[in-house]
Amino acid sequence: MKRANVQALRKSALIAATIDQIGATGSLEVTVSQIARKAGVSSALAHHYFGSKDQLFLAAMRAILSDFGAEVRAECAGLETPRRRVDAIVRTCFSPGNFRPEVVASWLNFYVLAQTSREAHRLLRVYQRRLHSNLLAELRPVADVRAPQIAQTVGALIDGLYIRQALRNESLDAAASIGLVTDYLDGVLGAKPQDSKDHRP
Amino acid sequence: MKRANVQALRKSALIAATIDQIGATGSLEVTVSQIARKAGVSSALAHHYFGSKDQLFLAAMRAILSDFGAEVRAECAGLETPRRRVDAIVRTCFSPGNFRPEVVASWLNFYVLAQTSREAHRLLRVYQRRLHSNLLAELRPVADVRAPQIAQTVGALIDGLYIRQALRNESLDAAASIGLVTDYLDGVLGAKPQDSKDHRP
DNA sequence: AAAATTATTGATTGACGAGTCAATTAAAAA
DNA sequence: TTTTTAATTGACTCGTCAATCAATAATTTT
Repeated sequence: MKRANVQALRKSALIAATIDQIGATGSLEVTVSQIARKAGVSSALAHHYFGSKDQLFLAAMRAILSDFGAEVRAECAGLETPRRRVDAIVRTCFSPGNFRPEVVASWLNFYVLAQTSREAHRLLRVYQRRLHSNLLAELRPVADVRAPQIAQTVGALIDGLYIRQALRNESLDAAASIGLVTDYLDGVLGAKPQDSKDHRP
Repeated sequence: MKRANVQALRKSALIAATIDQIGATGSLEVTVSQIARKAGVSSALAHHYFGSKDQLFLAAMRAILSDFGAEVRAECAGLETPRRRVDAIVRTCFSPGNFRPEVVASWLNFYVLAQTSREAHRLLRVYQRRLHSNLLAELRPVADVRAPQIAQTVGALIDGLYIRQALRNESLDAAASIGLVTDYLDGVLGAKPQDSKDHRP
């Protein structure tokens, strides 16, 4: 295998292991050794490639954020109406990939990390702003001046549903969460009957 | 000073210091020594009274939770209509006491703690259930079968606005947060003109 | 093949922090 | 006053863990 690939392979294995381990323990108090073991390498190698534990955390954040961004773009591609694209964004937030317990737990912990780390803070703001501007762009045509407020409400609602998932609130799974947001949107925008069967009964 | 009072005094000083310190560092990675110093006592004394760092964290959680509960009760007392009581609950969530940066940061960190600690998890569920049932009780008369879903949306929205506060999102202060929730309620319940001037322009 | 580069790790260091304990001081009860 | 009980702490123990480094193995380049 080519050398460049080995490096990339190790890095992504370490990033995946980081997310898994944060998810497994529900905390940032994971040791580099635990992560490295899970990735099948030594802790020294993790330091070699990432420099520090914090850098590893940030890399994991960037990975989650960029996966999320890519998924949103993919889901929205080809959709005809703004409303459908809004729904696609919402669905993506709760998609199987993004709503996995490890990912939600990591997300929550990244919020905590953002209190200490400038870079984590910056990354989270980038995510928030991107989500907001995506929503805004789609809402503008259908909600006009109300669009900014609706976008903010949807954004906060999504974050709130996420945090509740972190508490493993069984009554609020992905489908129910999507349903809540969609119903809110139906309410403020006016229902959209032909699509509203999206959420399973 | 009587002895019983000394103990209570130290305990509450330590609890306040815990919340301050979590707020100041934005993390649970605070040392018992830091907390004790801030409370003006030795770390040994903190261990003497609380047994362990975790117990101290849990005591701080209970304090925040019980303060919050008391404030809700006080705010709702004497209010005539369900809708006004709902608004009072929402207002209390974002009141100066509960929306202080240290308190929000502690709250966020308690969510993280709940991933590890059974008791923290339990406490947070108690809070969630109480908030939900309070909202539900007031919404039932005005929203009937839609009440449960509305209550869940409001609950999630509040948590989402909290987490955004933890990121120090300047555009969403307490007034704006209350405004978002109130506008949502106006939308689903039908506006309530005589009160809707609550949020400043 | 030799040299250069990269991958990889075991062992070590150095710092830090939770929890313990024996000892001291202060207050209350007798 | 003496005795008992609570308050309080400094010093210490024992782990743990991030980060480093020198050494070795594997690959690539020359």
